[in-house]
Amino acid sequence: MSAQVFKQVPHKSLREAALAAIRQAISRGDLKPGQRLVESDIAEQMGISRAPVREALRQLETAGLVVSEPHRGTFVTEISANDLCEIYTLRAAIERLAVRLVTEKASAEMLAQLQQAVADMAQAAREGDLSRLAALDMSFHETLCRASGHSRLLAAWLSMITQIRIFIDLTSTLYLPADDVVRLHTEVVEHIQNGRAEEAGQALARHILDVGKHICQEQARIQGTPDACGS
Amino acid sequence: MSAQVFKQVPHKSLREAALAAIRQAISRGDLKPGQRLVESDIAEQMGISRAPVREALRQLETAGLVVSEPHRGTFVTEISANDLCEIYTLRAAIERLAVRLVTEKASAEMLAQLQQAVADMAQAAREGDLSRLAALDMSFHETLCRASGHSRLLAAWLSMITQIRIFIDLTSTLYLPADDVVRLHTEVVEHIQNGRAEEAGQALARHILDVGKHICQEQARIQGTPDACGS
DNA sequence: GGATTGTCGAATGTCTACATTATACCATCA
DNA sequence: TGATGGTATAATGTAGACATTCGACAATCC
Repeated sequence: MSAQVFKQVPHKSLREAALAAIRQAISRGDLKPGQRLVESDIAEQMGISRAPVREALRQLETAGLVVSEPHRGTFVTEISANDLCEIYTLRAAIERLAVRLVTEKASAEMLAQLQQAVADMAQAAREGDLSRLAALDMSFHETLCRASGHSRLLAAWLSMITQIRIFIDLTSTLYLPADDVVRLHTEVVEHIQNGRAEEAGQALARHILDVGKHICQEQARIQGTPDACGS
Repeated sequence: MSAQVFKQVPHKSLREAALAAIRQAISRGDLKPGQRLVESDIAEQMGISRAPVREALRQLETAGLVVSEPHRGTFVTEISANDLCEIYTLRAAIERLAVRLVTEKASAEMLAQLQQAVADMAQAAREGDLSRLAALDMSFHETLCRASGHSRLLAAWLSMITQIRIFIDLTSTLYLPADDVVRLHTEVVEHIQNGRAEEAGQALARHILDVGKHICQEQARIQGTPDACGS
C-alpha cells in the first residue's frame, strides 16, 4: 500500500447536508425556539425532496434540538431555566471527569496548549476584549474535553454546548468579572500541572456551576419563571 | 365534559414500532454486533415500507446503537474494550452526580426505597441467588438516577446501560463477590443518609469503575486486544 | 347563543418507483 | 499469474404520489 497522498473526498449525502443546514440555522438563531419546521418548506428551499429532510429531523430529534409531535409537526426545542440548570450540572460533572483524565495523562504539549490558552485569556482581559475572552474561555473547555481522549465525553459535551447555544450566545457575554475568569482557569491549569486531579476537578466544576447559576437566574428572569436551579 | 370512560388509544406510528422492534432485537441479541441491517429485509419482515425503517435507523444511529456508512449499509455497533472503558468512566461520573443530587434532596421515601433495595440485595446474597442480586444491583442504580430528578442525567444513563447490554448480560453476571456488592451499596446509602454527598459520590464512583475494570479486562481477553482501560 | 357536528385545507405518515453507488465476479491483457 | 478494467447485482439514496390525521372554521341543532 502506497503512502497516503489523497484526502478522502467528502461524501455528503443530501441528508447530511440537510442535517448540517438545519443545525446551523438553529444555532445561528435563524430558527427560533418553539418555531415550527415544515418539512415541505425546508425541502423546497433546499431544492430536495422531503425524505432526506425527514431523516435529518429524526436525527435532530434524538439529539434533542427539535421535538416532534405526531401529525402535528416538529418544533425547535424550547429550553426552560430548569433545562439550563440540568445542562450545567451535567456539564460540570462531565468536565470534572475530563480534567481528571487530562491530569492523569498530562502530556507536555497538552499542558503547553492549555497554558497558552490561559495566557491568551489573560491578554484579552488586559485589553478589555471581553468577547474574545468569552470565546477563549469556551475554547479552553473544548480543548480540555478533546484532550481527555474520551470520545463519548467529547460528544456529550458538544451536544450540551450546542443546546446551550440555542439560547445563549456564549461567545459574546461574560457572566463573571474578566479577572475572575482568568484566575479560575489559571487555578485549574496549575492543579493539572501539579497532578492534583481531584482539586482541579472541583475547581472546574465549581466554576462551571457558578456560571450556570448566573445564566439560569437570568433566564428565569427573562421567562418570568421561578429560578429552578435551586441552591 | 363527560366522565373518563375510554382509554387513550396508543398512537404508535410505524416508525416508532420499527424503532422499538429493532432496538429490542439488538438488546435481545437477535441482532449481533457487526451484523448488517438491510432496510428492505426489515421492512419486508415487518410488512411495511422502507421509509419508516430508515427513519428508525437514523434514530438508532444518533443513539449510537448502529453505525451507518454511506451506500454500504447500517451495522449493529461493535463495542471494543476501549468503548466499554469509556462508557464506564462516563457512567461513574454521571452516577456520582446523581448520588450528590439525591443526597442534597434526600426525601424520606426515597431513602426508604434505597434502603429497601439494599435489604433485598442482602437477602438475595444470603440466599445465594446471584442473578437476582445482579438484577437488584442494576435496579438500585436506576432508582438512584431516577431519584436525582435530572431528566438528562437519566437519559444519558439509560443510553449507556443500553449500549453495555448489547454486549454484556448485566442481569445475570456478577463481577464482584456477593458480600462486597452488598457492602458497597450499604456504604453508599449510609453516606446519603448522613448527608455526606462527596463521600457517597466517591464510594459509588469507585465501585462502578471497579466493576467496569473487571468487565473491560474480560472483554479485552475475549477479543484478544490489549486492555485499553488503563490503570 | 352556545355547543356540537360536519367539512376543508394543510402538513405529516407512508408507499412505490427510480437513480446512484458499492461490491463481487469475470474477462482481458501484460 | 497477477493486475487491470468492465459488468452485473443488490442495497442504499432520493423523488414524487397517495393516505391519514390534525386544526380551524363553518354549518347545524337545541
